[in-house]
Amino acid sequence: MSSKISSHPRVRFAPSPTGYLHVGGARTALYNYLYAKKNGGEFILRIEDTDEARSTQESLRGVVDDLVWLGLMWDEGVDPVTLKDVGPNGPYRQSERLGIYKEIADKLLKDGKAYYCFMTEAEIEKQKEEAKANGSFAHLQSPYQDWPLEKALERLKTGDKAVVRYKTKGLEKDYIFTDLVRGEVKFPSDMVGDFVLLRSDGMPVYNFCCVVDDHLMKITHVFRAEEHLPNTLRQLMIYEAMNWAVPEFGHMALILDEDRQKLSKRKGAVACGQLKDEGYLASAVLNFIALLGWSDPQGRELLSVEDMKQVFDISRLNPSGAIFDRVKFKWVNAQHLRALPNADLWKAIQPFLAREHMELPQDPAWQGKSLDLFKPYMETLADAIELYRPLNDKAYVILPEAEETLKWEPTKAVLASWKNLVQAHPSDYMTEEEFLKLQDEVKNQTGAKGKHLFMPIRVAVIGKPHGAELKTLVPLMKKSSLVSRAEQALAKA
RNA sequence: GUUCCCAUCGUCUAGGGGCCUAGGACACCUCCCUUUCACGGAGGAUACAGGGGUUCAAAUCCCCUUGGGAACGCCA
Repeated sequence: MSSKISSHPRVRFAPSPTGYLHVGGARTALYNYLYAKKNGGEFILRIEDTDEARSTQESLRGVVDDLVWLGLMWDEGVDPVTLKDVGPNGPYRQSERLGIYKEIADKLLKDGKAYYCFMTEAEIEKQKEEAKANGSFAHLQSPYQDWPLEKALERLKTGDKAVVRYKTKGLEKDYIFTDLVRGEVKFPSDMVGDFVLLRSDGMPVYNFCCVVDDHLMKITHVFRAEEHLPNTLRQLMIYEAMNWAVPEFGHMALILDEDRQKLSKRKGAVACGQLKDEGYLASAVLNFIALLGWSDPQGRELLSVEDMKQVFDISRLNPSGAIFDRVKFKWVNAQHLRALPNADLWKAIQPFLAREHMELPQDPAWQGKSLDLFKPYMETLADAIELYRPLNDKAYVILPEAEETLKWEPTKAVLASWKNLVQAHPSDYMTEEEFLKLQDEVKNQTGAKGKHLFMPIRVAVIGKPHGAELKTLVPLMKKSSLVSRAEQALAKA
C-alpha cells in the first residue's frame, strides 16, 4: 500500500441515481468541482448504479439536470444531453463496468483474499441472533472462508448461489490514514467482518466498485460525506489486497436539519430541483452550501462560483456538522437576486409569472422600472408572483388586512375623490409628478392627511394598506385599471 | 452494544498558545432614513459544554466526562 500525491488532481462526484440530487450531494459535488478547478485538475462524474432495484433512468436524468442547473460541469462522465459516455476512462456508469469488477474479483479469489460464501440469509440471521443471545457482538463467521477455490467452483456448478466476500482473517492490525479534513484517523481491522464484494447475482457492491473505479479512473482525491468514513476501512483493505496506490481522502461533515438530524424532506425542500421551483438561484444555492463547512479566507459571505474557484482551499474545510438554516439561505438568495441586472432578473421570473398566466407589458423600460420597485421586496423569484399580481387586472382583490383602513372615517371620501380625479386624468398612464399632484388634490378635497390619506389610496391601488411606494407603483398602472379598482374599493368602504 | 467522528453566540462561522475584555454574517432588539411596508444605515444583547492537566500564559495542546452524530446490509 503506497500513497500518491499528484500535482494534477483528478476528483469525482459519484451519485447513485436512486433519487433527486439533494443539497448534501450538491455540496459534495461543489467541493470536488472547486478543488479540481482551483488546482487545474479534472472533475469526473461517475454513476453508481449497481443497485438495480433502486436506480432509474429518470433519476439519472434528474441528477444530471440539477448539476447542469448548478453549473457544476464535469470533464469526464456522461454527456449531459444524451447521457452517453464522454472521456477516456469510461465507461462511467458502473452498470456498464460489470466485466471489470468480475475480473478483479476473480483475481482476489485466486489470491485467496476473497472467497465464495454460500450462507443463506436464514443462516446469517441465525448466527446474528445467537451472538446477540450470548450478549456478544460478533462479526459474521462464514464456514466457507477457508474453502479452496476449486471446491467452491464445483459447488457453484450445482446451481447454488454464493456471494464473494472479502477475507479479513489474518489482517489484525490498525488501518491508519490521514484524512484531509480531520487529520489522522485510525480504524481497528476488527471493526468490520467479511464484507460482500459481489452479490449472488454477480452485481458488485459499493465499496468494491468504488475502489476499482477510483483506481482505474486515476482518482487522486476523494472528497465525500462523513457517512462514508467507516467505509474507508473496507476500501483500504481492498487497496491493500490489490496493492494499489491509495488516493487522498477527505470526509466532510453532514448537513443537518434544525433538529440536528440528517437533513430530511419533511422539514422542507432539500432537493435542488425543489429549491429551483421555489425560486432560488443556482448561484445562491452554491454560495450558501459552500459556506456550510467551508469559509472564505477574507470572511466574505457573498461569493460567486468564480470567487470560490479562486480561493477554495481544503484546509478551511470544517469537520463539524452544520445546520441548514433556511432563514439565512433566503437572505443569501435575496442578495444574489438583487445583484442581478434587470434584464436577467426579468427573464428569471418569467417561469413563475407564467404559472399564474400573468400578462404584463412587453416594454423593457416598463419591466426595468417595475423591477427597480419590486426588487427590495423579493427574496425568491417566486415572490414576483405576489408582487406583480396587483399589476394584473384580473387579480385585483381587496385583502382582509385592508379591512381596518376601509372602516376609517375619511376613507370613503378619499376613495371617491381619488376615483374621480383619476378618471379625469387626460392620458393612459400618469407620471410620478402627476400622481403626486393628484394625491395633493385628494388631500385638498377631503382634508384627509397622513395615513388616512395614504392608506386608502394604497388599498384602492393594490388591495392592501402596506407595500411598495405608490408614486412608483401608480405610474406602472393604466388609468382604466386604476379606476376600476377604485370602484371596487369604494364598494367595500 | 461495538467502532469511529464531532463540540466557539439561537444558527453559519473566524480563531490553531500571548494580538481575545473572542471578530464577522443571518435572525433578534433599539434608533435613523421613510406620510406605509420593505430596502439601506448606525448601535445593542448573546458563545469558547464541564472537569482535570501541560505552560509564565490555553478558546487554541493533552486526558477524562458529558452531549451530539455516523457506521456496523447481497444500499450507496
